[in-house]
Amino acid sequence: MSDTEHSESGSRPSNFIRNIIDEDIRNNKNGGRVVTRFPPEPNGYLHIGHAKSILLNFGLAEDYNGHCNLRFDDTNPHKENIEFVEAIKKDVAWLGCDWGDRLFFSSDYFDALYEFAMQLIKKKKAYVCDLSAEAMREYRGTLTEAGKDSPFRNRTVEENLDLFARMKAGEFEDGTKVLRAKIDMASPNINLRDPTIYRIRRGVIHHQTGAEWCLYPMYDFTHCLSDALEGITHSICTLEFEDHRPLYDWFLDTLETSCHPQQIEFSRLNLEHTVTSKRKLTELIESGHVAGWDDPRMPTIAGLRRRGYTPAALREFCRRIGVTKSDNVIEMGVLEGCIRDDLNKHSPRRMAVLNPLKVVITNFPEDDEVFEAANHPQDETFGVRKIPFSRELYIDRADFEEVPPKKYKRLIPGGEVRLRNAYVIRCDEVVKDSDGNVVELHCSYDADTRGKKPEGRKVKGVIHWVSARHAIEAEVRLYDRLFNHPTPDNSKDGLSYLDHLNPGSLRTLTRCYLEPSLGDASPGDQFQFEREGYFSLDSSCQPDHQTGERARSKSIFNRTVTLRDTWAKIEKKR
RNA sequence: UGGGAAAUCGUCCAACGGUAGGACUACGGACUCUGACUCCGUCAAUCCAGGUUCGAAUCCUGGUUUCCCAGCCA
Repeated sequence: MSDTEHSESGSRPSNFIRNIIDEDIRNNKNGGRVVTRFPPEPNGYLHIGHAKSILLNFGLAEDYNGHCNLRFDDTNPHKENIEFVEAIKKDVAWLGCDWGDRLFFSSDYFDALYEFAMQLIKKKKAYVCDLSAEAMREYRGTLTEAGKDSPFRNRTVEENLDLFARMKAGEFEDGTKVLRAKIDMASPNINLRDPTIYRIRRGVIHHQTGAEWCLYPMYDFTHCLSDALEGITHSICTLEFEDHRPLYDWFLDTLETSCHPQQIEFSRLNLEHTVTSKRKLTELIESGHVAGWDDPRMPTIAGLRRRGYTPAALREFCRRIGVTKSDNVIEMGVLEGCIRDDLNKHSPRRMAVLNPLKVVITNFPEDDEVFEAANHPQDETFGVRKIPFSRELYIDRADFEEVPPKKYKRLIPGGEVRLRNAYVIRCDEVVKDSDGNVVELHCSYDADTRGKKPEGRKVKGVIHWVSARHAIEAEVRLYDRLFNHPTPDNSKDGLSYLDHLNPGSLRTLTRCYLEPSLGDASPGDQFQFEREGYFSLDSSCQPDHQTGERARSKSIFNRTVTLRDTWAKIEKKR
């Protein structure tokens, strides 16, 4: 396979991190090894921004014949729980990343970290501080003014050791004491103004260590040391940690560790019309704006999966957006393009009528007919399926216009249209109710147009349909962007991101008609509903335990993405 | 106003002192039993001002704009 031509799996565009690693390998730094890690905090589900990081870290490990560790950064038991741990593992694996036996927790290192902390105390580089949180904030100074030393800064090593041991023993209440690194209260980098490295949290049950600890290390202290303990070579994180790097390096330079990983920062993903912040995603759920972490409108991996996105599409997406240090906002069209490309190639075609309008073929006999239709127009390996045709059909309301706009090529009074995979029909009569609404169409078919072009005229339009008597009734959920504003959490209009919520982000259609073959679908199965888009059977549609069959009334299809629609574009411009 | 970063087509990413290139989008066309797919074509950018150089997106100087940082969160 000549790979560089293939956009999907082949070409690996270089990026600045790969350049750094290439350089490191040339210099035989780390003995040429590459070990990365993905360090999620289990305080929520993973979102598409994490996918960028996961694919970067695991991709690097794969390409450079190294390793990537999955390490849960679980130092804050207040916010974390085991449900999130399991959800994260599921999502990482679903993306196709394999951590093998390299599953770790920062909490695995709590003992070692405690030893490191004592080492720091003994080197006079850490002290127990009794300042309250508010007092500490005052002592910290501001962005433009230096802070001042804590009155507890010069406690003796012995006193600090004793106090720290008693903190561990649970003698002190939450908030009364912390352990701080002793660096420089006048540093222009606020992170270096004697940062807290241990705080007391009594009585919380940690999902990994239970009640063993009542003091927990902070991120800055934990992360660099965990990296070192695992022999990480390249510790890749997002830009907001850039000015934590001096701290990262300070701990590793001050303490005796067997290696000193290099922290490299890249810019996080921003996607138009959504938010990617765990705090905000949590808020969306708790306030009931969405149904949960896996709501198909959520930018979470679980939401995207339920929506019908594939790992391949997300991988391609991350390949297309690249990795740099510059701030970026990716258009939703990029993500949609990726899933369309994947599903176009890999999903079988079906017909489904979302907004039904009844059509009676007046000159068609009472007996049914059965057609065979290709499951994929460009790929014969998808095979064929049978589709019943009968006297009464449904077509989509949008495929009929009494007063057609210019260039409209679907059904109009007196006009002809091709029924996909079937006959050409002519609309002879429009039946309306007393309010003037179109309720039914009476049409006639040309028996000589099955599998061939009609004689002496050309029919441009092709529309989809289902046989009324054979159709499966289903619910179809149409999703749209969750937010109307492209950057809802940074809209510069004084409004909150919640103010930009799109009230039409979910439209539920309850009386849709599907061709019968769709009755066999399983949750997660994906189809192209021709001329409509890509749809996936919702995960809630589990088969009945008794019969093993899914009740037909229970079909719920999620629209993953629409087809590209140049006609809609023309109409919009009108 | 302290510190740390970033600025290249509408968007994202390349170009590593030597022809500013690709992808997405947009626009135009071909094809079509999906207004899809595919194919062909077009438009479109180096933040600004100086300097170095035969030659600057790239190096230097000075500006401008944007982002991040004052958790006992990560």
